Formats: sequence, C-alpha cells, structure tokens
Amino acid sequence: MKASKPRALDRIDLKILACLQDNARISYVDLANQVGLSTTPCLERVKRLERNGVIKGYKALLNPKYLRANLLVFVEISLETQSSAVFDEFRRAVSKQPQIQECHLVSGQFDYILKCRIPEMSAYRQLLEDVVLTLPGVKESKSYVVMEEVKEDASIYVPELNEFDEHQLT
Amino acid sequence: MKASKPRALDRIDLKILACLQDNARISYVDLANQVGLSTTPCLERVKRLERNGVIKGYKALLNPKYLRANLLVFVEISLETQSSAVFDEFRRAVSKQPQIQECHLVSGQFDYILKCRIPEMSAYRQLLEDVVLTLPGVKESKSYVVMEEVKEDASIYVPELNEFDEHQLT
DNA sequence: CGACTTTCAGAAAGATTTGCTGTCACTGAG
DNA sequence: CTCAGTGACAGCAAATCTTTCTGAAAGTCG
Repeated sequence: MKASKPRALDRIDLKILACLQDNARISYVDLANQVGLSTTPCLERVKRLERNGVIKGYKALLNPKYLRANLLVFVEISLETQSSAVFDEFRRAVSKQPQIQECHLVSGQFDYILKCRIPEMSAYRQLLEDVVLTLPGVKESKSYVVMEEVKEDASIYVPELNEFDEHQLT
Repeated sequence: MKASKPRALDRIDLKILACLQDNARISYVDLANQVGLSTTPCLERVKRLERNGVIKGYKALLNPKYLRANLLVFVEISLETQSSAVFDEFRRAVSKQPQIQECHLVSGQFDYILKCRIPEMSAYRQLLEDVVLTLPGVKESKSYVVMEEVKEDASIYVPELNEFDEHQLT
C-alpha cells in the first residue's frame, strides 16, 4: 500500500479553511452549506486537513484586557556569542515564560524579537530580569512598548484558488 | 432596570477560558466535565463571556507553510510628521493589506511595528512598495526577516485564581 | 423573616455528529 | 472499448450534543 498522497488544496479546502479561521465553532452542517457540500465529505475534508497539519488547532480568542495582559511589549535582543549552547539556553528560558507569546530568530542587527503580554510595567521589569538579563549571553536589548494596537489579526490570508494554482503540499 | 453588572471572573470562568483557548471546538458536554459543571451553567457562562467581550471569537490555527505565507517579516517604521492625517492614512493602508497581521503604535525610536506574512521575498518587496514607500510620511523603515520561529503562541496566559484576586472587570 | 436574585442540575426536544451504504465520475489495464 | 478499482459525494439513521424549560438550593438585601 502507498502512503496517502498529500494532495494539493482545492477550492473547497480553501473555503473550509477560511470559514474555520473565521469561526472555529461553526457546526459541520453550516460549514458544509457554506462550502457547498453535504456534511459527510465536509467532515472528511476537515479531518484530513487536521491530519495533514494544515489545521494546527482551534483557539478561542481572549481579550487581554480582562486577563491581566494589558501591556504589550516587543523586545529586541542580541546575544554576545552565537554558540548553540547559549542559543539553546535562551530558547529554554523563553519557552518556559507564558508571558512571552512569540520569539523569533531574525536576520539583521538583532538576533531575536520577542512579543510579550504582561499585566503592567512592574511585571515587565520582572520579566526582563528573569529571562533576559540573567541569561549569560545577552549583549543588548531594546524595548518597544505598544501604545495602541492598530491591527492584530492572527488570521492567515487564505488565497483564492486562481492565485494558488501551482502551489502544492510538500 | 440596571445594566447587567459585569462580575469578576471566577475560578470556573478561568478554567473555561483556558479550555477554550486550548481547543475551541470542544463540546459543551466535555467542557462542562472538565470545569466541573453540568452543561447548562457551562453554556451560560460561555455565552456570558462572549457577550462581555472576554471571548472575542474562535479561530482555526492554520499552517502558513501550506498557504503561501512562509515568510515572516517584522518591519519597523517611523513617520516624518506625527500629524493625525498621516497617521490615519497609514492605518488605512495597513488595514487593507491582509498580509499585514499586526500593526502596533509603539513608543521608542520607531513609530510602528508591523508583522507581515508573505509567500516569499519578491512579495515582500511588493508589499513594501505598496504600503510603506508610497505613503507620504515614511521617514525610515527597517526589516527583520524571521529565520526561525522559536515560539509562536497566540494564547494569552490565563492566571490561576489566587494570582488574580483583586482583579476586576472594568 | 421573606422576597428577590443568581447559580445550578436534570429532563426533554431539537440539532448535530458520524458511521454506513450506494451512486456517480474518473482512471488504468486488458 | 469495456470493466474493475478508486475516490468523492449524498442520503440515511443512530448516537451524541446543544439548548430550552423547570425547579431546587444558596446567597443578598430590605
């Protein structure tokens, strides 16, 4: 037997993804109607998208205002050495901190960009002390405190099929 | 009659939020079991959390790899003038671009931080031209191309009740 | 104390999920 | 060309879930 060949996403798959990204708690009946299928093949497609890793999960979007996460700060960090031991330790420290939502290794002047949600300024100082400054290799760090969130949209743009022709699952 | 007074979140609310953030497609039956209620009050609490804006929505998490959004770039932008007309125009341009996932007004050296997901480098150049460089007020921009996403977690940390005592809905 | 409010559980009706079956269209081998 | 074999689909039905209704228990305020 051959492994299930990962097929390219078709028009209906893209519609399903857009719908579920818009409202993850939609029922399969409604979803099927919106994409023009009956429930059975619609369910099968969703399960397949989950199996293939196209859909990574479903999340409720919470309002930071009510959860002591009012303050959003971006931090740029560069490390002294670029040894993998230091990098690993840095990653481990970052992973443990739930207040650090994102951490990306970037090219450019700095090594890492962090996105942190915290209750208030004092917690930010604490976080910097805990994570950033106690780590051995931190050379420099710069903080940007967010004054206003103009746009925050976790959604990924789901293209139309015609923009998407030659694109394949890999 | 008085408007429904927004009560503080209690232990069960926090559990519900954590569960729904972890898996937005959980059934009310399972959710009720996990938080130690029967389905009826559990459903009521969820609806109330939605009404009060604590839950802003439910989203499927899609894998950028399969949606032509492989490349993640952060852009820092500062504007020449800080007139509100320029700011407004900038915001409008940003809002229209689905590839710009986030845009934040920050304090510090730059005015805005953008987070963009795009198919590849050529699209990035295009985006810069479309949004950033055609706008009148852009003084300076700096790009950080993400080489590795160490951590990306849209979740907001849901505190335990004991860490949460004196916090109120406002 | 007594009325009122809030929160809860249980039951029941309605809706959804999910597995089963059969049909249709397409494909490749003979 | 013909005929399995395959994949995707719709319809149906049983199990499960959602959601409304009802009433009980606990707390609040006069």
